[in-house]
Amino acid sequence: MTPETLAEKVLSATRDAFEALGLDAAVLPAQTAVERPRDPKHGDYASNIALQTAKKAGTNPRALAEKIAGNLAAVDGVAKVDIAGPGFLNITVDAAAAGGIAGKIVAAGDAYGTNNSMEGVYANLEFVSANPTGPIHAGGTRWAAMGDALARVMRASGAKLTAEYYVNDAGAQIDHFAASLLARAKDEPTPENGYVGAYIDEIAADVLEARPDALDAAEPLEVFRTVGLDLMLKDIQTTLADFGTHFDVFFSEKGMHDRGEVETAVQRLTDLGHVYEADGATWLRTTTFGDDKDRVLKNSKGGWTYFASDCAYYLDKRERGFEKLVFMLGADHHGYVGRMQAISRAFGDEPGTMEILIGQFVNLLRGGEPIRLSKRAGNIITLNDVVEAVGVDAARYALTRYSADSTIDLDIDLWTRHGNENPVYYVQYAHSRTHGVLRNAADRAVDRGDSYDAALLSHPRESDLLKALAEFPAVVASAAELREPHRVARYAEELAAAYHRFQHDCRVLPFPDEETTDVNRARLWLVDATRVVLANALGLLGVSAPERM
RNA sequence: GCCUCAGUAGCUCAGCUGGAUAGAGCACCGGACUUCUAAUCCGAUGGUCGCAGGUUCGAAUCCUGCCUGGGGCGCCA
Repeated sequence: MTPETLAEKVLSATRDAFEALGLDAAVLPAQTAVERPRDPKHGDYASNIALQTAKKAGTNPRALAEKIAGNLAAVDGVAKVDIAGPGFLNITVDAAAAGGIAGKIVAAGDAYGTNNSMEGVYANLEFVSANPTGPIHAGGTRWAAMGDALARVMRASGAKLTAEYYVNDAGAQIDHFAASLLARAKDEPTPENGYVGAYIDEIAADVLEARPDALDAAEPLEVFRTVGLDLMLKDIQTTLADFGTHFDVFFSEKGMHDRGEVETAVQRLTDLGHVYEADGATWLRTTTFGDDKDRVLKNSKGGWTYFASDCAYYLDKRERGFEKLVFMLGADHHGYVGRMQAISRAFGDEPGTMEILIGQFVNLLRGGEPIRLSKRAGNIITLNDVVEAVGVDAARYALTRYSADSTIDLDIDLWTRHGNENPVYYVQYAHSRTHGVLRNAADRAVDRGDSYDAALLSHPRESDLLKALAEFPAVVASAAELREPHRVARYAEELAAAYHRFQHDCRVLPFPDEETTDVNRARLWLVDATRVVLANALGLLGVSAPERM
């Protein structure tokens, strides 16, 4: 009995009650959910469906609840249904029905938690997309962790998803970057708007190593641009890979320009009647689609703007077949949402085709004080700095356990601690404890058998743990649908707590002088199921699940 | 000025697609190691959910206004 199947039973019991009472079934929702009440007196699961529908149907919630409760009590696996308060249905599931989930989880293994809530959605998720003119900074690190987790969660929910990084390898920033490298190589001062930092020195030296003739080439700047960009991008890609963040596509802006896609996109928009000339420039009438002001596509000097590239890139993605375009951007880009959405609408797409997630900043602290610790990039904190400070697992976990809407104060002291107060250790430790028990069982040749008596898992700690385990697929689905991967982390912490409590109160293996009982065997299944779910949850966050700590 | 995020326990934050006495970790206080790693567990203390209205049987959650703090409002990329 999973929460999902119970919810279906609740809905059909309600439908039957409506029929019996002669009420209009049209007011019933297509789906409903049961929740886990905090107070154990309220049963294993609770439903508020009578409260939600009684008024619309023109009846009394308690009377309706009575009728539903009667139908529900007859359902196999439901032990008891109480009516409480204004019309809550408090449902108690019998232990055998609840305990069955452990075996299903063990059988499903890695696949447990996958669901079909986003089945058939063909999506593109763009994140990080930091300019290849320097290392990824702290903000980009947050998107690297969170975007990757979101990609995993959406895929687990059935979405066909491409993780994409837009490489801004065209335009003035790259010119400045190339000029900075060239100046460094010639030991000249950094040009105006140029880049500084140890990484510039390193890349300039690396370019000279790769192309000893660079300074004598016909166009030295071009050599430094091409080779330097390549080195910088490789560095970024290596950093991301080491961080466990996977991209399916690194999309080159320059390539898009070279293929003439900007012209094509602007022509398309012109044909659609949204483009006009004014003040010597070419504009897109984004105000038609809710933007504050119209935006320039081609400036009066005849150059394409970054915005024109955005239009072309949008069209490129759509023509590659993506139906859902999701962007993760930093709070410093929230002013772009209006014009970006306008692009989508100008091309004639439905609202919701483009989805822009705005995430807040991250501050790195040590002992409550802001820190700056980059050795490479001037005064900027980089992804590598974060990883050096706390490690990949702690960094990824710390950056995925908070809502994107919250600014993060990431305190290095906290995230390097080994204990209860460090959530990633707490969760990983719970996982490693499951391995510990299973290892001991194997060492002592305690066999759990091919099946177990689910009704034996009736201790309150076992019931709580089973309920937590059963919730996982719904958590993954909601994390995907709401684009909130932090829900998985919070869930993992709850599950870890339920497991620690279980292991504290319930002896799994027999003591050395005792025979193995059916309770021991059933508990081994429960431990294994917990192992699976903790590993899967950590996996969705891109955090390792150690077997020993 | 406009847009946007946040404001919940001493601290860091969940909860926000309306539901039952508002949760967790840390800190503080008091307990549990002949343990399956105590890297854990149990208990106690602690909150006018920024403020004021409104909608509702019911609001931390939805609406309006205000206050405080972060970010943003280029023919830059």
